[in-house]
Amino acid sequence: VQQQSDTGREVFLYRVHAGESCVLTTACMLAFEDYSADGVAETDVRAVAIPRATFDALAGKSAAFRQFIFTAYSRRITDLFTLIDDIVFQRMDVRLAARLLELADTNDVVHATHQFLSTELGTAREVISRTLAEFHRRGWIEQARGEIRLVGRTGLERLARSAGER
Amino acid sequence: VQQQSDTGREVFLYRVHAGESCVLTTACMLAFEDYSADGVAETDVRAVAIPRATFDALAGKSAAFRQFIFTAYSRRITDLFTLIDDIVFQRMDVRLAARLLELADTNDVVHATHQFLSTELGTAREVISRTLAEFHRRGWIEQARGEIRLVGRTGLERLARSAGER
DNA sequence: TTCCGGTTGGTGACCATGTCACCGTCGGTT
DNA sequence: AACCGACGGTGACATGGTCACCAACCGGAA
Repeated sequence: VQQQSDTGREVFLYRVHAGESCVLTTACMLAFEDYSADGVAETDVRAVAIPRATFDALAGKSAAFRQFIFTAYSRRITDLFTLIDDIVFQRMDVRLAARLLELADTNDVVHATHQFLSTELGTAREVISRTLAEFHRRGWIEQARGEIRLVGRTGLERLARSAGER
Repeated sequence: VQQQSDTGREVFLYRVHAGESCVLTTACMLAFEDYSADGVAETDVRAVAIPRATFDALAGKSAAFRQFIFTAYSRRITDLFTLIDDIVFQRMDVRLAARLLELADTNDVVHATHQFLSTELGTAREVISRTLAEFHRRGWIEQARGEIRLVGRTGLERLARSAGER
């Protein structure tokens, strides 16, 4: 789920994984509000929609259902706080390094375009290009079209862990 | 409720008004997680804390209580989305103009220090000082220690409404 | 009263990031 | 072969955050 600005820039908000509930939808339903954001399916998706009345009834009857909903909300809220914290206080290079480490497959390769990464971190493509160029100069990564090979994990890890200092 | 960085900068997250529930506390309780933020009381406060078990029981029994909790969560979540949207996409001058209009009392006077405003908008005091100086040059405000008099509401309103353009 | 320390606000220099306007390259399609 | 859209690179510039100061103001304490 992401949010789009009028200038075409995008911020990634959160991912809904298998077995999870999309909080934004739920939130709108419960508060009778409208809010517009974009949803992008990254895989094939099977989803279930339940009517408001069923939701209410279930919430009354089943403690497990309540637990499920409350936990979903809570986690999303703390995630959002962390996201805000990151956006406001963290340097881009640190955030990018962290994200690369997360996205790397077992061969230390990240399959992603600069455009994708910029949305993921809520920044502009150009910034990603520059930062990656810098990482390359430092010998931490190799780049090819649509993929990034991590060849110096230790450098990236040091940067990612350095949250706040320097 | 606000979040503090290691460098001392702060972002305002949300306000808890009379009759409302503090979502962060609730969230942590429900998800058995920890998250640290700062709470600042702006007035005298009387608050109620209820144990987890009572909360669970109430949520099962009372539809009204469920409604209350769900609504609180939902509103907070959409607010947070709006906040992220603002932080990422909106120019500071626009956000400041909007906030000044909100904070003004019936005599078009805002009682707030630059420091307070910077926290409120998640920016640095210097930025507020500069932006206010600019507003002053445009003849929109008069400044005194700890207070700002809006003398040109129309200019501020035009800027605040111009969200995104220019 | 005078002095002092804390708070508030102002400013210039510099760095990080976002924006704009390009361009070149690569791959797939027609 | 020609073309087009996606991808990536780059320089110039505007905005915003950081740092290092300084001056003015205010409320006590000496």
